[in-house]
Amino acid sequence: MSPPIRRITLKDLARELGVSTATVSNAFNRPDQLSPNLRERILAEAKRLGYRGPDAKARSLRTGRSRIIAVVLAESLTYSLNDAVSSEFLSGVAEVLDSQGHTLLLLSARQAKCQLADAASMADGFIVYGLMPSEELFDSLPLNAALVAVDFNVAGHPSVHVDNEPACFEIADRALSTMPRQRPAIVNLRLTREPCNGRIDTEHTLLPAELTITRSRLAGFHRALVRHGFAAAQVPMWNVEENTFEVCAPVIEEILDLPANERPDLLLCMSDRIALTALTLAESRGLRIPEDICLVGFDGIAEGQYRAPRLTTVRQESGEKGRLAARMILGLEPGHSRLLGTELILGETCP
Amino acid sequence: MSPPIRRITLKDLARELGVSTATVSNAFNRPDQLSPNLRERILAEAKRLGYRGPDAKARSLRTGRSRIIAVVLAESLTYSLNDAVSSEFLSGVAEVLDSQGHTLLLLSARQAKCQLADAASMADGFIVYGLMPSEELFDSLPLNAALVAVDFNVAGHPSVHVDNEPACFEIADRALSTMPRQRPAIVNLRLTREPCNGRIDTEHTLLPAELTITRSRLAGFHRALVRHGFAAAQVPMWNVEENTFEVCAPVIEEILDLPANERPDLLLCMSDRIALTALTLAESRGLRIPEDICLVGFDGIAEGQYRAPRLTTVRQESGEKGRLAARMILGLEPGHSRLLGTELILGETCP
DNA sequence: TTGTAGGCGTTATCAC
DNA sequence: GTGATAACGCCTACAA
Repeated sequence: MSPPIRRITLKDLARELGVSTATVSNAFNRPDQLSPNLRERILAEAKRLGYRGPDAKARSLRTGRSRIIAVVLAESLTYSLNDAVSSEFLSGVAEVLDSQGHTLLLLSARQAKCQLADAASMADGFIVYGLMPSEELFDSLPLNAALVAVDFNVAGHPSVHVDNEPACFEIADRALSTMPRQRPAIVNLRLTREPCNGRIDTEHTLLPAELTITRSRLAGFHRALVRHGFAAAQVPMWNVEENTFEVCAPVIEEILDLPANERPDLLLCMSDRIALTALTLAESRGLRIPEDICLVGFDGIAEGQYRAPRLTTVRQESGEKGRLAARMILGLEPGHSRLLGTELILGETCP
Repeated sequence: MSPPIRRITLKDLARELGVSTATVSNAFNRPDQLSPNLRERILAEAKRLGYRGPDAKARSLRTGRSRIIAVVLAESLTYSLNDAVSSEFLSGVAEVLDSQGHTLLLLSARQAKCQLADAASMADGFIVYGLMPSEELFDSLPLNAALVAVDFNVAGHPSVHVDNEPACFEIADRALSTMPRQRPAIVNLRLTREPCNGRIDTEHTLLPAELTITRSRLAGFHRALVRHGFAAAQVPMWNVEENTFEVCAPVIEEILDLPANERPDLLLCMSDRIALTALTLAESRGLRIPEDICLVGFDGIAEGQYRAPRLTTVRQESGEKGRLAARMILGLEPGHSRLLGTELILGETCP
């Protein structure tokens, strides 16, 4: 007579039907293990009683699997969800997980450690994206966790990369070939050990190459510059701390507002966001593009192509990166590291 | 002597230390329930043995809560993660969940039903976004689930809305006032019952107002048009099935390629994505903006403001919408429906 | 302050 | 083809 506040369970259902819990469980999970008749009867009764099928929490405890894959993002969720590149990556991951009956749990390496640890013990596997790996983080992951690293390496786990160095070499080489320039400059993304949103000088130490892809991009730029007779160390560099218009703009302004004879006439940017910011601000200053200043980016985001002039850039298939990482974590793909290609896009910002 | 493949558990730890499991549990969950000394000893031993703290799966079964909030998106994850408006919404949700020690599970109403049901029994609560509610969907959610609806209504649950009708009235009224126009037209987003990517004629039936916010937006446009002497029914409408450049472009081309004397000189667009597509395509045809054609959008996405000419549009605070929904689902906010304001942004596409 | 024991809702392994 | 039963790992009255 007591009002059943409690959710109905598999056991209730079994009792109601006068069968064992095992049979009910089988009705849901292994149709071949019982007669169609009985199964039908069970499913019907379940519907009648409002039983929604086995509880995921209990099932995951019992089976050890949750069908949840966690993506651990280096940046904050807020940033990652608004950034075109990581959004596309996530969308690739989601696409595959989805089609394989898994769901996506979003985590950020910036989160409280305990939260990470918690979520960690729920997930069946981890895709870690763009992270400079900190010991701490890996401590909170299960030891033998399935893990795929994207855009960096973790010993003992496969990773997915893009050919940053050759791509940057190619685009810079191209830029320097077709339109001879006097004053190239580089705008980096998160390259210094200590935060620096502005000009990089000799005081700054750079992050080591193992920790960030931006070192590879820089290496590609430098190789091209050297090939065209520049001393790499002489080419001025600016650093941007976050790949957003707001953070980027002051740095770009600092560059564009240099006296005309010092102002760079070619900006090798490590991201489209940076290049687009430069484009917007250059246009608003009445600079002609590409005559007064050439711009090249990296990423190939849509925003750079759906405008005039279109950005000259390198397209990386972020979506494919996500799909690949997801297939790897699900074991649909051999578990060895992979290197994805890129494609040069010739826009009008650097013909 | 058997190699302990098994993960170490709380019980193992207790045995190892010669204390009870309750004490170990308390060491992790209620520090005040045992002496600092003992707690210290337990934590140290845990670290030594590589115990990562209570297993989330078991804990969630026992306590009934998982600290996971699911966001159910009307569109596919792929679309939602690439769309500026929903990304910003998600980022608002994530921000709050994050700060409250919860994590975000991403679901799509387009997913297989069983998947949804599964994930449903994991989550502590649901934020359902932009959904035209289908019975089916709600069937797979727990009966008494905590649920917040965003951009539509669900009986018995609070919702978060934006003042679509007044906002659309205001921007259309403004557009019609400052620059008298002969041939206004409306470009809708997902407004017809049957898919239609092109001109809407009298054959088409529209979705009912309960199911979609686009009906409210249309009502606002119509009210302004009527006020300026147009017969609402005479104003031509085109429909766009998905808020992406690719899907949008052919419709816009159809409009722009009309003979000059039939071509609309004012496009009231239901989203910035639509308006930006129109802007790009109009520019590439050499049309002058706003002289030849005025454009207004809706949303206020960054992309529309970081360019020249800037979009005239209505800003809705998608991020705030997400934050609010998240606070409501966590009980940090009174559980009644809320209506958020919007802000008119005067850009150059319609002065 | 600490220990005991029951149970959260399933699924897997056996028997029958 | 079906039914007992023992885990899965943890939390929490309650008793000591």
